Amino acid sequence: MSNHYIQVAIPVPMRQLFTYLVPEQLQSPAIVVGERVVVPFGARKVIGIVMGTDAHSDVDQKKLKNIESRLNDSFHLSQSLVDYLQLCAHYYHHPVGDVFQQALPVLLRKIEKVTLTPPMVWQTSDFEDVDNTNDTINKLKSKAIKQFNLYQIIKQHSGISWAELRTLGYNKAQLNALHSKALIEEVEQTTQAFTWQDSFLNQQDKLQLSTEQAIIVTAIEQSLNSFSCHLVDGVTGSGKTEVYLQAMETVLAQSQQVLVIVPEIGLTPQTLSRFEQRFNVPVALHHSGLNDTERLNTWLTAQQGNAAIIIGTRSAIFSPLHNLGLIIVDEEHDSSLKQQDSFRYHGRDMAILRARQLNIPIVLGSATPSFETLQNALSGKYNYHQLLKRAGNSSKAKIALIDMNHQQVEFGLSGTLKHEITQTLSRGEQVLLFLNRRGYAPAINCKECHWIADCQRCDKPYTLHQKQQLLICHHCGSQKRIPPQCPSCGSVRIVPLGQGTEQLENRLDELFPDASIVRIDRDSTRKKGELAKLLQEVSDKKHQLLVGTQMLAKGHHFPDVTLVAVLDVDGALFSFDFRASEQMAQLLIQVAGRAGRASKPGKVLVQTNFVDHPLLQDLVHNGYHHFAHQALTERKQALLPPFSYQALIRAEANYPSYPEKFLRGLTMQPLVSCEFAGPVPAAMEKKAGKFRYHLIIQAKTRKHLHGAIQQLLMQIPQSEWLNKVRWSLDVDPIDLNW
DNA sequence: TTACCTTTGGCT
DNA sequence: GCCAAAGGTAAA
Repeated sequence: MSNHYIQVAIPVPMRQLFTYLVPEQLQSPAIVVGERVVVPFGARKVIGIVMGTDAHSDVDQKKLKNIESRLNDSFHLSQSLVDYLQLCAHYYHHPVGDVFQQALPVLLRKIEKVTLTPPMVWQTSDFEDVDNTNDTINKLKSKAIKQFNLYQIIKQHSGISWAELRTLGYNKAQLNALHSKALIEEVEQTTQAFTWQDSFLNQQDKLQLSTEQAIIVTAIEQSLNSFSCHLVDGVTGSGKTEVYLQAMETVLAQSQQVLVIVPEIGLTPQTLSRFEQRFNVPVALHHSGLNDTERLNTWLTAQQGNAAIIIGTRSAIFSPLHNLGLIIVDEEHDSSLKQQDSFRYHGRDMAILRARQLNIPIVLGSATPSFETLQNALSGKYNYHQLLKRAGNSSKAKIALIDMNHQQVEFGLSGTLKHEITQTLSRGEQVLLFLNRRGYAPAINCKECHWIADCQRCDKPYTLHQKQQLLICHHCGSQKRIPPQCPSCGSVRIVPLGQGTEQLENRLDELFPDASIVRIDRDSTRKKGELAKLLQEVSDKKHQLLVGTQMLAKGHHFPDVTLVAVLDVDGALFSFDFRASEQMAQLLIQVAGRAGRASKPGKVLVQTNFVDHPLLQDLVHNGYHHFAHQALTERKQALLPPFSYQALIRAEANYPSYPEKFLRGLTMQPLVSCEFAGPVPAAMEKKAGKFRYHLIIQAKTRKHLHGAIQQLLMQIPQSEWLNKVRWSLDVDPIDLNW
């Protein structure tokens, strides 16, 4: 007679659970936490997750409804995963049903029963005619090297998925070719949890560790099977990956799983192949390039324990895991680890929470640690490991400033820079130019009356896209034709104002007619596979001059680029957002890491109108860590994060007074041990036709912050402005401009 | 968030 | 008096 009631998480943005009755015919076998059930909710049916099976309920009996059915498949969540997701929801004060919704693969959020097609993997065929087969393979080696390489990879692994092969850069045609030659075959992936065998390790691939590296690996090994957090702080080329690999080896050898979280751009063929080469174990991938079925397969193989290594972007942290032994978060400072809409979680922080829950170690890696992480490392909360030496004696790229005030400037390029470009090109080396502004020009204006074409919905200038002959608002995406004459004075003298990457590409063509120029930004890489194609052309040295936005700063390494220039950093120097300088510093160091190799050290030039700016001076002369220490001292004095804890409530509406009044209403009751800042208009007060306001809650301890948020969330439903505004809560906000 | 119910306001 | 749009609110 037990289990009449269950408490269910429903995929709606409400901070509560709903109680349902379990009819007698559905009571056996006993319902457990983590099951998926179909329930009537209002006028529709939804999937809920069973969160509790308390035999008691305070809800009015008349309100209670029966559950519709139980989805008795193999996809229920473990108690451990349910607990963890509840912790996540609690940390961010986010509706629990929505957290579950985001954590589940799309196919499991749908009511339709999942048709379970078993995950398939490729392996080499068992040959009867060995001589003939060897002959075929040898032919491939000279005639179709890609197919040959693909064959070798499949041969090295005991079962590899198409998703992995695709991520490694192979295509279906190459795979089909091998298949039609009967060299490979597709088989069902085993559902057995993986167990380690010594043959899984490729010994030849293993590198000799430096003393520095060996100490870190030992420290991680000694902390296995208990919670601890390790920061591995080392520049590009200092051997972080080898540290990860050797720490992973120990964990895998215990037949435990490893979860690797990487930034969005980080899951490149090079990254994956590094792991694949070292370990012949089943790998599950989790990134935006997978379809729904592939994501479900990843989920399933991670849950069953068949996948030994799970590599993925931030949401991979919510994977069900059979027997996790280690988490690695690479590039922990990277902003793509923070989700910037709906459930605004930070992949790194949730990784730490999970490691803590599972009592396992976690490794954070970065050349430019976030100030939060660095502070935790310096205070001794984390184990702090620095890799100071660069492997293979390569020297660090030198950063130098170019004073734009005392220079002839042509198309945004200083004389000094022009000279350096010419020099570099004449040595047959490549040049990378950063300009963080895509499009042809950030505005157009009338020569006569100085009218500027503004987006009506955002009150910001339209960006000119010359090639498309369009004005595009980069804030809301609205598009408009270029007016033939000024709507204000009728003049036809309408001209571009300022410079974007599209224009820079054209100008460089005039200035360096002998060099081939390639532009890499969101516009030039819109087509699928275009980015990979352009990057390949760069590494084949088809182009000498690379022009790009931020997207070039991450993930990709260009060994033949020996000159990197940042055309305009000044925007970051005077931002009101206290994190802007941190991000600028990280970007500059990351950029510097893109260039050169052991034999050809790189040079980084930064153009600025403010050479004497203390932040720039400090960064250039003393490096990131000195800069970070200084900045941390300042933040401590100003009681800014990480020396205080913040939450941000955003509100938007069609009229400016609504969000302001809504937020002001929340500040009427004082908070315990917390302070309000605001409400203030957002950095961009008007965006896409909405007026936006911010309210910051700041506290000295996380506990106080949590208490304050709880108090505010109780008040919000009573607000008379509630249904006039849309609001959202961001705990530990990073980007105050959004 | 969604879906339903009520109120409002334009218009024949 | 009718209908569509806008506003309000319950959801177990």
